[in-house]
Amino acid sequence: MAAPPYDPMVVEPKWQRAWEEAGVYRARAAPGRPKFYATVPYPYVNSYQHLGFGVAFLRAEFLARYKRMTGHNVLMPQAFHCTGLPILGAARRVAEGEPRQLAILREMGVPEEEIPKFGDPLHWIDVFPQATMDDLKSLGAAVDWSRSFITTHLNPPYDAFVKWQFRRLRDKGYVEIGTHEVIWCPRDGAPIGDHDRLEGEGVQPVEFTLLKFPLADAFLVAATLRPETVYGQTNLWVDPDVAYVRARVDGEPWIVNRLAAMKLGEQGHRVEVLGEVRGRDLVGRDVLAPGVEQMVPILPSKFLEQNRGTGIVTSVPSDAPDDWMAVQDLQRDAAQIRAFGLDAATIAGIRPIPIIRSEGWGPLPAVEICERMGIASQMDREKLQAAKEEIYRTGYYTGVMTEAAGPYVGVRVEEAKDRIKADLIAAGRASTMWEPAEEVVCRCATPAIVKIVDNQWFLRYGDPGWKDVAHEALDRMGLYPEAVRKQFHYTIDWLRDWACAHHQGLGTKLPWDNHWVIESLSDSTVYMAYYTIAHALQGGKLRSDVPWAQRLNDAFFDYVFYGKGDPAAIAREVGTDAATLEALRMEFLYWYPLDLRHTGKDLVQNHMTFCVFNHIAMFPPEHWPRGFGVIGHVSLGGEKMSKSKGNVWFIRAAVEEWGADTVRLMVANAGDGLDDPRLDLQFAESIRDRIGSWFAFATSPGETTEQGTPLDRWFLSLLNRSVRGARTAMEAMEFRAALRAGFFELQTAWVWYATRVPVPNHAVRERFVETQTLLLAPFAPHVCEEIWHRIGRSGFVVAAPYPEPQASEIDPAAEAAESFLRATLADIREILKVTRIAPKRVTLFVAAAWKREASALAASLAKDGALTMSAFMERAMAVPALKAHAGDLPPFGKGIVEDLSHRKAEDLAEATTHIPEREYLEAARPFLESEIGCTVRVHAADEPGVEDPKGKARLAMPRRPAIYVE
RNA sequence: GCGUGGGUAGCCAAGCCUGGCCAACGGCGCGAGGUUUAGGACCUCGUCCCGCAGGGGUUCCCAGGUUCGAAUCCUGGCCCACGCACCA
Repeated sequence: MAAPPYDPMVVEPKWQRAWEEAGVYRARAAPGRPKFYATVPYPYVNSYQHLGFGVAFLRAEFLARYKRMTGHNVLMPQAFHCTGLPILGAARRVAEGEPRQLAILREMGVPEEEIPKFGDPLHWIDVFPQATMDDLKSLGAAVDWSRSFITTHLNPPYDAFVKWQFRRLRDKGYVEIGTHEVIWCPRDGAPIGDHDRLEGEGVQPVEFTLLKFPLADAFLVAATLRPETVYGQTNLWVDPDVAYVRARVDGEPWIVNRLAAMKLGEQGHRVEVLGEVRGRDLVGRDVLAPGVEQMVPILPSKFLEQNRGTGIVTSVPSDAPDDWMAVQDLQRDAAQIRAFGLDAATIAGIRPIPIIRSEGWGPLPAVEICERMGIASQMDREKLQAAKEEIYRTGYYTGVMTEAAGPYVGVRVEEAKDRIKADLIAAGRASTMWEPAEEVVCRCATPAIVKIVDNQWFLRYGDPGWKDVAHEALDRMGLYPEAVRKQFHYTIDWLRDWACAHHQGLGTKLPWDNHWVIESLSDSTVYMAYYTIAHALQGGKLRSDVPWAQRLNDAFFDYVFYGKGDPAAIAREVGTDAATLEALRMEFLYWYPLDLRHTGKDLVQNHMTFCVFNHIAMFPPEHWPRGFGVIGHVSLGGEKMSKSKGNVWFIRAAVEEWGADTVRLMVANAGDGLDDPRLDLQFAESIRDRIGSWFAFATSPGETTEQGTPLDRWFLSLLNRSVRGARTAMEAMEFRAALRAGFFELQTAWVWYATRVPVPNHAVRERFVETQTLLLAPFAPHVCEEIWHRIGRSGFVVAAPYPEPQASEIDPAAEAAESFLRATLADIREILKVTRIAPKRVTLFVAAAWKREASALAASLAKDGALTMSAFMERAMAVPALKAHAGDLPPFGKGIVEDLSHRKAEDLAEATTHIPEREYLEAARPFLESEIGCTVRVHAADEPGVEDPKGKARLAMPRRPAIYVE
């Protein structure tokens, strides 16, 4: 009677079709009915989606499915994010035939002949949103696809929505124009996005401090990233062979190199180049060094980077290995000293000045590390670079300024750096200049510089008033897990103004300035509101072709989201009818606010927090989000899943290999909270098999009886505990716990029941199958649906009511009795193990009546909180049946008082539940005998005439029968 | 450095908020037995140390402390992971 094995590859698509045809997940407003609205941030669609997104998605979906089963009208939509730079860059790289980009496509399984098409960014947008949709469907996603869409101008109604959003934000003063530093190509005259760089992907601008050294008629200007080291300056370096320029910068005469003069001009300074001055002519003169306030000599060096800074560098041999080496090289080079006419005694007298004390370092870290690494001269560029980094890292975090730093003595480097810089600037002794943090080269092969643009638009997240409300909004939200709350509050405080528009990239143009495109973290903050009306605007297409939805204006959104204006007039303007508008308004009011938004923890510090900020800016408090859920980084086989690590697992590959239900269960089991969820392939294997056997069990009749069994109440009690545990865990989004309570524990209970009972009761088995199927349905909807129909239930299991725990069926007495039996069995086994006796017969002695009576007395005293040894003895001696055992009473009482006096009330009730020990053991005799493999006898310890050669019977305690093994 | 989370038996991982039913749930791995088998899967028992009677000993990163009692509370220390942005 072998049932056909369960085949997910056949069953899963079948139900996916059935659900879609029946529109089970299609959600429309139903005023009066409780609703639940869950979303996951739309994924960026430059690839097939991997399980990182899958995990974030499924966790939200598990809860959404659970809510559907607990009577909610559930909305879970899913859109696709196309805004930004990566698709453009990738398409361009394909068009140019870049091997790495082509390899990425091949690895995704794109056929060779399809690859050229990906040279067009629009092709990516044709392929990946659709593919993601297919992948999610194959996972069994419970999504209302009628509300799906893509972002950017390619989808006009969404484009109009974002424009509306930005106009409103600007009206309310949340958008502001300011200056901003960008990586810039001087030849193209344009910013260089990541995808336009030959070198330097991800590199950001950094700010140098420019130190001004007064020299007769001008300032020599040196650039440094370490302004706190000004107190250790011993000299200045120039390259004797470089022609520097004299320039008027903001009215001051400066000497810098030619490139620096150009850069300063791009950074908001007025620069006029007046003439040249050779480095050689500067060497040997003395200048006043800011900070140390001493005259220091200008000395020659051949290793000054002329593409960075000003080509002039100050020398701090105590903390800069380069400088220490250069000083020593010069000190050893008498010819050089003569050639430049330098004063030998001055050169020889240069000594590093200790200025920073840091952990694990002596007073002169540069000297120390050069010795340790065996660096011999300034020619040793590679080692010097490593040395510099090592010193800087520890110095920055742990360093403290010494007495040499005058007013800054005792200040931590991290803080001194900014203070010294600011003070020098305030005193007119310094200025600033931006450079890319590392070398950046434009596609046109030109090295990049930093330009300060003065018309950058910002969202004012740095605004204290806005932050205050954001904190407030957050405090009203439910967070899963609660532990992320601090992280969110911290992020709100830490956030500064955000450059919300770019020169390039796909997206929506800034409505009041179409040179700018709204960047991708800014066009995605309140679109959950758009979902509520998207079904009408999109017409079922990712790129809307609904005629009237191509012409949406602000009045339309003002009405739908704010209820402002006259629907009839607006409808006329837009080209639809008032009823449609009113219906959309109703959808919005019904679904909003959002109940849950769920994502990986990496979005906490940007997207999720932006979402809060923008909601409070755009909507009244009743429409602010109600709940956020966060999960850690997914790892597979102990390694983080990320594209850079190369261990991505695409959803499609996972489903193909394991089937949707197994993947879903693997995700549910991967772990909750902020810990990184781990996808465990061993678990996948075992759960796949368990699904198969569960299916076989559930769909086969099995041998049952109409007769009640002694274990029925026990099993139903545990079943209800499972239900209760599963519900609690589901509500808390603790899916691993839910799976345990709702599946593993229930299964274990059944196995015990089936072992204890010769033939299971029919109704109990049916109850088990039905309950188990329902509890499992949010995780493994396909197999559950198949079972549901095979056992003759109607409707879809995915929309059936989730089981309710029946308090009346929870039976502590039945549980206590069975625990007693199991403990007894464990004791017998323990004895057999220790004694290594092959048992011929086991005799169990249940405690004598007086002991049971005494322990009941103790229990009742304990319940009143009055259990002490003396109280117990006093009361016991008043009972004739106990007084008769006056001699045995004290030692017995001592143990029992000890045990009961510290218990909590609820535990006490359980520990003192009456168990008919003798009858229970007697009834379980056949079971015990088959477990132990010999005959078992049950007696009472005070039963006369029972043979007890070892005198075991008197050891019997209530709940702890004496055991005699032969 | 700042912020957050965490360190539990061979591994993964509950418990910690609300101290005592905790030698500490569960899973994997490992060992023994059963059943079936081509392989596998499944079931039962065991898996810190000692113990020929259900017991004892020593444990929950380290060191102190509070308490009749601590994996759980407090103090200090060590270690690990993630984030530190204008980018999806």
